[in-house]
Amino acid sequence: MYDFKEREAHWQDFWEKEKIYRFDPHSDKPIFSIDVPPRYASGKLHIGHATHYAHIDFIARYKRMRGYNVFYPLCFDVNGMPIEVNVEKKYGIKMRETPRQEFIKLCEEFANENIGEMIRQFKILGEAMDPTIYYQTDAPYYRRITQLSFIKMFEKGLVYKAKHPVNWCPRCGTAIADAEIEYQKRKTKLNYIPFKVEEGGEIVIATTRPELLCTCQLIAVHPDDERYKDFVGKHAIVPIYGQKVKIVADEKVDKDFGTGAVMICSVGDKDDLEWIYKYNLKFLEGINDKGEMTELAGKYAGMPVEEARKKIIEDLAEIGLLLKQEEIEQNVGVCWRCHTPIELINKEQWFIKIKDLKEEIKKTAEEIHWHPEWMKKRLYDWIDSLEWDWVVSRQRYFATPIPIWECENGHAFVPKFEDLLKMNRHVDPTVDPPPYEKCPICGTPLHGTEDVFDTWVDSSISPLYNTFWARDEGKFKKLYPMSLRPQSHDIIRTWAFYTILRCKSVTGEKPWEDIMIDGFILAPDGRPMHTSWGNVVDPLDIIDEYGADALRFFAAKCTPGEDTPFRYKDTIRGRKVIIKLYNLGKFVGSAIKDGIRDVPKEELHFMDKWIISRYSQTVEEATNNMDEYRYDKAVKVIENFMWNVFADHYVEMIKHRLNEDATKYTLYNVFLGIVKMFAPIMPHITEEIYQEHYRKFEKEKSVHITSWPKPIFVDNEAIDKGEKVKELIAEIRRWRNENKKEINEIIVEGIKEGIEDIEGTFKCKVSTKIEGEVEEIVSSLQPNFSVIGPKFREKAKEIVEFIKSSEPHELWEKIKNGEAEINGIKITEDMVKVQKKKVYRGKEVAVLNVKDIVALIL
RNA sequence: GGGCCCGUGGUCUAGGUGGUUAUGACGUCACCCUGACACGGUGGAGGUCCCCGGUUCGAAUCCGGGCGGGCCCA
Repeated sequence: MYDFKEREAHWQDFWEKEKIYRFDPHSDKPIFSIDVPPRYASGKLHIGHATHYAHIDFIARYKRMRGYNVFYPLCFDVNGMPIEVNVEKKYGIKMRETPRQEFIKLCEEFANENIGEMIRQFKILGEAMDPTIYYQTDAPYYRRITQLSFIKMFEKGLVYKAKHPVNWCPRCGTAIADAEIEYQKRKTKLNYIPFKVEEGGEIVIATTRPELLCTCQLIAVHPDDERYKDFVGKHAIVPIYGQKVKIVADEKVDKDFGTGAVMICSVGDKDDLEWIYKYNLKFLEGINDKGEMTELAGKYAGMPVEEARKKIIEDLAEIGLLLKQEEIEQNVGVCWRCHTPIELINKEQWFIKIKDLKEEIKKTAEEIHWHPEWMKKRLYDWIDSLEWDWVVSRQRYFATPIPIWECENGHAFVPKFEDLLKMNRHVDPTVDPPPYEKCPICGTPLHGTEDVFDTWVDSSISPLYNTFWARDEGKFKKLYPMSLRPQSHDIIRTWAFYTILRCKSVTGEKPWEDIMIDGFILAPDGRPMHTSWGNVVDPLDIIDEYGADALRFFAAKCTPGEDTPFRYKDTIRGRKVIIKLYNLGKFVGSAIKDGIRDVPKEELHFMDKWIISRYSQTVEEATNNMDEYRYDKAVKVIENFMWNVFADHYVEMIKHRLNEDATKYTLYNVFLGIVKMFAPIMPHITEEIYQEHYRKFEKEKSVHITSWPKPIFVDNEAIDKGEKVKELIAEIRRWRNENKKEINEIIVEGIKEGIEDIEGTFKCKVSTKIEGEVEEIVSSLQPNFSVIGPKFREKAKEIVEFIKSSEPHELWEKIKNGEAEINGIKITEDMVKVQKKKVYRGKEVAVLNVKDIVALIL
């Protein structure tokens, strides 16, 4: 019995010890380089990660077997807020109350502890990453490349500083990217507040954010809204604060929401922002970066937003200006990390220009092969919807420092590219001296920025890091662009987009040839996994119960790009496949234990040629699918061949001639090919079989450094006729099973090949000639739609009806004589499917029909 | 609200350039320990291919609309 727990661990140690997975920088082999997603170093592996990394591993192992020098780095993403938040939690400290360098040190320690565990998890998944081409994004060697590539863009004038509304998390005290906002459904109150109209009357607005009354600058209604026709162009007085604001008509207003009249503030959300630009309003800051109301809010100044809202509602109610409150559900943008509602705040930030580069990025994306193809559209939609440049600064500690020094007059400087290149580490402007003693322009002192980069700035240069950009021109030329970026679809707008942007901008070329986009793994119930829903599946539990190969088998069954619920049944099936392979290995192994000799095609039995041809077709199909990153289709083809063709048929029919050279030769080669094709998907069981039964004859020390199988030959005649023999044997077996009768003799008509294997399978006499009279009766005649349909089109129906309603035997006789016709249309043999019965030696015998073969069972 | 994807027996899924009886897995029932495998073999039961409309001799497949789910975005 195959003890997967013990064996998987055994082979994992073996691979590690034997250094099976290595990129050889000196090799002449073609390179296949994978821009592996650096695993984020904050938490434990979940089933989605396990599946995605399995998919990448399939490709890496496959390409190695195809003769590529595979670049498959082990790497970790180690920057940013999640780790900071974890450290705050772990030590019960606050980042801003801890000395900067001390806090960074704690983050590094925390991450490194996690990395050890994550490397162990990759190992037990059977991942084949090369630990000698390792990186982590917080290391000085990596941060230096982040900074160098930024400097390139800075020198090109793509970096600027501006006061601009940014998404701001008041709790974390930092700007966050659009990509870092999550949307949550929350219940909130819609408040109905009357505004006096200066010219007479009153207009009631509905708002969820009455605390922003202080920054209200405009009232908008829909131009077609009859209720407010007379108010447009007039002025309303803002309650409590008393400022006078104009009432305008704007098509963007939703008539049916609230009262159909909205107040425009600066800045409640992005819609407000649009209006601010459109109507040239001022950026009034009602909320500060701590999430508190500013002086503008008058008596509410200093209060946190939520508190101010509560207070102002109370006050409005007291003076009779709260007409109504209505509970509504709202999508609130929250910080992805701490789930605090984000605010738009006007802040000085560093930006990278991207709006001007839209078309160029699209053009570059066009040069990359997308798998699946339609994922490209998601990138395009994202690019088309971009309205802001990329805010790259973050007011945090644990990330790559922005290498900028500024003088009192706002002149900004970065280190010279060559100087930083020579340094062998990154610079930290909070520690390192400025690149110039004082501002070369105005002579005032230079101060290093305290801002750090958005972590996408780090991860979006992974292809530059991997290919030795700026460090080794020779290696860079060889390695860039990389062969493949594998990633999931949720980060197309971030990781894929920013990587194309950065790499194209710095090198002038696309970062990769191919991109493979993965779907999400959902819970078994088809919903996303949530701890609170109790539907989380832990991959370590799965590995413990079914083994890594079984989990990988599930991974192989996921259609690329699609979201897939986790399926226990696939791991159960995976385990069965493993056991099947193991047992087949025992069987084949015992047959070939003394070795084989090369048997020329002429000496092979007919059914040997058949299985070799079918095998060769399978190899071809599996290869094509793997080349297209369709491991799901490949594994289906391989599995079907292994189980339903090789094991169920070939192996059964050759048991009577196990000691023949032709049999041994065929078993040896076909099964070895099967094992090799399964190797990328299920590396442990295939290694087990290889080592146990093949290693003594084959030169490579591991199945994973053998070469991917090639087709041996495809003999179409052997396939056609062999399939018939196979079907016939299956049919006879079925018949015997159902009827539970002894078979004395089989008479086969219509085929002469493979007779010895039919005899061997049923241990009875098989003759190919019927002696004496056999009466043939056609028992069933069915219309052949695929012939009738296209030929007769609208007349097809009556022909079908005619065939169905005719007596089969009589009609068949007429067809054979060319006499069958309906309304002038002659019915020919190809238009019907025939089933016959035979009477032999005076009694009806069991007759099995397989295509044009008839077998009599005596 | 927008973009993309998906909706197939009890469960999950393949296919989908239109053509006989719709693929496979898991589960289930019956029979069978046939010379590696009972974690196996053979067979059975189980389907309005989400709904409505259109194109067509013919639609799971193409078109339009709707409903439901996922991801991303507003």
